[in-house]
Amino acid sequence: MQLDERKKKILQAIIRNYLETGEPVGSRTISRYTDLNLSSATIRNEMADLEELGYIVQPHTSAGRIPSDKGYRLYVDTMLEEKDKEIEEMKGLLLEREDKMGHLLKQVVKVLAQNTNYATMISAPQYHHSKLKFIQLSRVDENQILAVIVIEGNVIKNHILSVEQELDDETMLKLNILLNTHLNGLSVEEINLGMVAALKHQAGAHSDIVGEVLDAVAGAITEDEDLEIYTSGTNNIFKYPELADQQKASELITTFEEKQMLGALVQETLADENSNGIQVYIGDESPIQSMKDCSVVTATYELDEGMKGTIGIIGPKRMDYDKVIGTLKTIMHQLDEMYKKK
Amino acid sequence: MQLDERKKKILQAIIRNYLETGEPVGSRTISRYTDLNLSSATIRNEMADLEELGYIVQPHTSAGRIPSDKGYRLYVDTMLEEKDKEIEEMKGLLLEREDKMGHLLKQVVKVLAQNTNYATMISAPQYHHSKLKFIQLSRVDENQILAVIVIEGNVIKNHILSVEQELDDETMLKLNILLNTHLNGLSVEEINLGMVAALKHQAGAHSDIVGEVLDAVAGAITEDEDLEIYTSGTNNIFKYPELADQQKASELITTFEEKQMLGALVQETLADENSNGIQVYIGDESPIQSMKDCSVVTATYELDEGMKGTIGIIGPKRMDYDKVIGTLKTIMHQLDEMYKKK
DNA sequence: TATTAGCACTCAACTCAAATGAGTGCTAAT
DNA sequence: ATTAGCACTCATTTGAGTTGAGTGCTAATA
Repeated sequence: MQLDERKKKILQAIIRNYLETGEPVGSRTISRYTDLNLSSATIRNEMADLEELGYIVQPHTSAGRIPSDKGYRLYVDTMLEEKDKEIEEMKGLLLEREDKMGHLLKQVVKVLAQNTNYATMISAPQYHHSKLKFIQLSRVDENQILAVIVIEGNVIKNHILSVEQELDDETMLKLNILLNTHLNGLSVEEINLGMVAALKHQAGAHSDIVGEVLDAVAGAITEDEDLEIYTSGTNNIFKYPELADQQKASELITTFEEKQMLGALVQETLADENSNGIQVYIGDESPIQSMKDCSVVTATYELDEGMKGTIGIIGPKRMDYDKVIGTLKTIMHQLDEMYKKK
Repeated sequence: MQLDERKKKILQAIIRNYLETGEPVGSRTISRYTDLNLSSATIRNEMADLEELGYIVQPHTSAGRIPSDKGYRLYVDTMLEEKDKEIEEMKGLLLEREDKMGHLLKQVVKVLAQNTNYATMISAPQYHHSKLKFIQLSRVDENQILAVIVIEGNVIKNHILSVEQELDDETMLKLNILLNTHLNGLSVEEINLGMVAALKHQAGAHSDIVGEVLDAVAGAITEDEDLEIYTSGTNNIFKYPELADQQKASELITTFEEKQMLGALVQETLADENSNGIQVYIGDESPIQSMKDCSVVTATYELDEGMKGTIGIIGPKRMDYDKVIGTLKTIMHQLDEMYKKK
């Protein structure tokens, strides 16, 4: 059996209607709803076909039909085709990641949640293969030294180390020069054991300090373990009865609270190279188990220097895909603007 | 009417039982449950008295009794009296607040949630009247300067500023000396307009840089607007039917997500000076509206140098107060240990 | 051959009344 | 002062009956 034009139209009508109401939709409704001028009986026949083809299902005999995952998938795919796909690129910014980035992302994710009425998440951009840009040791007081480590992309890490006896200015200067001349521009892979040994040797009596600083550098560069993820609008799930029962709500909220769990989504999104920015996971397609009754729309944003992050919107399967994707694009555009301003 | 010893015992038995089951408790149950050897009829009489006194209420005729807020209050107060009140003091630590503190607090709040089965929160310690300890300007590349600002208590702030043309080493050194000699040890109140003008004047051509750095300093010191709060175990509320209905759950979860809302709790807790560490808010006593059906137990922890933060546990009124307070103390002790180790 | 009207059938959801049982208040006996 | 006993209350459970939206099938129609 083929999916002819009329079947497609009926399917679309079913999905549209279900998106609005959240209730199974019957043949009579569709008979009115569309401009096809067909009787409910005819619609019933077509619906039987659509069910056989797997695009819609009946929750129980004598109930209307609701879209299956396959049905949603078809709907989303055709919709995406119609839309223009270019996503505004986000570029160039100087930004102290640690401090301000966090605030900005929190704001973005909140606005997104308010606009869409779904739960939202955003991951801070991750830096890969970053190189050391600059190290600065300073004396904070008698027995504490502050090491400031700046990595490409202006990621800044601070590390305080304690020392036995006070170091004089000259020693500090020497250590600074030693570290910067040898290390600047190197990635963590390039800082090997031999180099560490050589540096320590040159540092003489202060090899322990050099050692500790190098550890901090390694930590700072490879530190993508703590993938920062911000969420908002978790409570929106209560707006959709099909997600609001205790079992599901509890699971979802746990997922949103244990933000690491969302990491899987970020990985999955970033991994999928050939999609141009926006991806849609319907039901079981989602990499996260607790979202098997949801739809998830993700977008990848990219800042300067290959820093990529992920935005995600999690809602019921009968999500307003159209609006969500539009909003995502707008948000990305605005993000871009905001950065440029700074 | 007086609250004699027997009435107290019966009240305590009612509360204990209700804490366990979450169901209204009847006279027959108490008649068995206690070692008073009284018939259910007698208990009924006593219960009638207790109700008149306002310690217990009946959800409806022909149901058992449940404790009123007043009843809980009595229970908690007497329990607190019995317990030893000293809280382990938490002291001395060197810690880069920004980086590691966050991780630690996240861990603490999580452990607490797992141990108690309630929702938990912790606020990062706030710094008041902090003084500037140290400023360091460094050149990151041609037209960017990194300002590192260290405040008492080793709070470190980074700020990147852009400059038109490159500054030579000598200028950098001069600026560093200028800033440090004039500003170190000052609190934000002491950095007044006259001083700013004088510094700018001395900086000559680079007054704009000095201006920006001073802004950053002011921002860093007074920055308690972004009171950091971490939460965990939100989903635990689903374990208590009396909190798990959609309306209440949604409100509570919103509160936990919009962490600023929890700020009221922190303020309230810190404000109450004369309680020695642990406070209990029952029902409407809570400063947060959405928690009117909950009990909230808070504790103040204090680190070196007057840095105070708040830990909070939010659960149903029939919270296991005993255990919660014990756990809170243990956690504080462990926090202490962890700091000492570093 | 495609569409439609009509009808019997299904089944979740609602309604309503009866049954259940945990719990109370009161009274009279101990 | 305590208790046994009993009538009474009322939330909750149960089950039968009703409703109504929706289906599948068949025969008539265009």
